[in-house]
Amino acid sequence: MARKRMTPEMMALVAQRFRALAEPARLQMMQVLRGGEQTVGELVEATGLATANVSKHLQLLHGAGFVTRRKEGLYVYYGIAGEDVFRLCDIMCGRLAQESATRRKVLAGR
Amino acid sequence: MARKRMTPEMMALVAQRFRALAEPARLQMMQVLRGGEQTVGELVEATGLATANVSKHLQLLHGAGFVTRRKEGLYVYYGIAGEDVFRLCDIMCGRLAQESATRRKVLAGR
DNA sequence: GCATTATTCTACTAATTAGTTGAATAGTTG
DNA sequence: CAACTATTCAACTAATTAGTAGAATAATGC
Repeated sequence: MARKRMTPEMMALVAQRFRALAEPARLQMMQVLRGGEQTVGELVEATGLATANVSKHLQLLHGAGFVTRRKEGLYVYYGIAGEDVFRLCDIMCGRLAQESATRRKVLAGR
Repeated sequence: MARKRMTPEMMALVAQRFRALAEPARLQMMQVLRGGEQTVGELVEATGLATANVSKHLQLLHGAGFVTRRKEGLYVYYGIAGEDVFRLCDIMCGRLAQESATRRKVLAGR
């Protein structure tokens, strides 16, 4: 499954999703959200980013389906939509770790 | 593992890797490479992209560790570096499929 | 209604980068 | 070495988007 030819439209969508994660600020926010739902204001405080900026990143992440949105009175709570996001990050981290290990080996003379 | 706090530097690296996959042209090239090693010229033919453009994308992918590079005489062969790249794509595709299924359900009136 | 707080919207600037063109480099063959 | 082919480099243009500032909207309490 998902093994056969991908249509250009599908590929564009996949690329768009990867792009949503291709930003340190958004990864940082996702990491904060890993601790549980947060309001925009809490995310602002946790990340040190400007409010409007956080809001914009959240909309992008929500549009890409990576975060959930729940309005409660005056506050809007955002949360992680599906744990597989972290599988993505873990694979990337694994690749990086493997690379730096190889690099160390090379530097060590073989 | 890879569960604890990520440093900003680490996050920047991860973001950079995601960005390398955040381009339909590069995903297309990766898909072609799935069929086995290809020269730059073969990739140009397979994708319809301009030579210099393909070369540039390949350098970016190689810099991000997603493709291998092997020079043989006049030709340079590029290949996939590690199958886990496709796990990344499969997770993304899975998410997309799940979403469009949900969307269908919603449109169906519930 | 009015004041207050949380979030989003709009318009702008600055930075990044995909794609193109033409020149430069590296390897091959005669 | 000269002619040829494959790939890469350098410089440029156009498009995308992160970040910011200020106005606008939405919900709450007086």
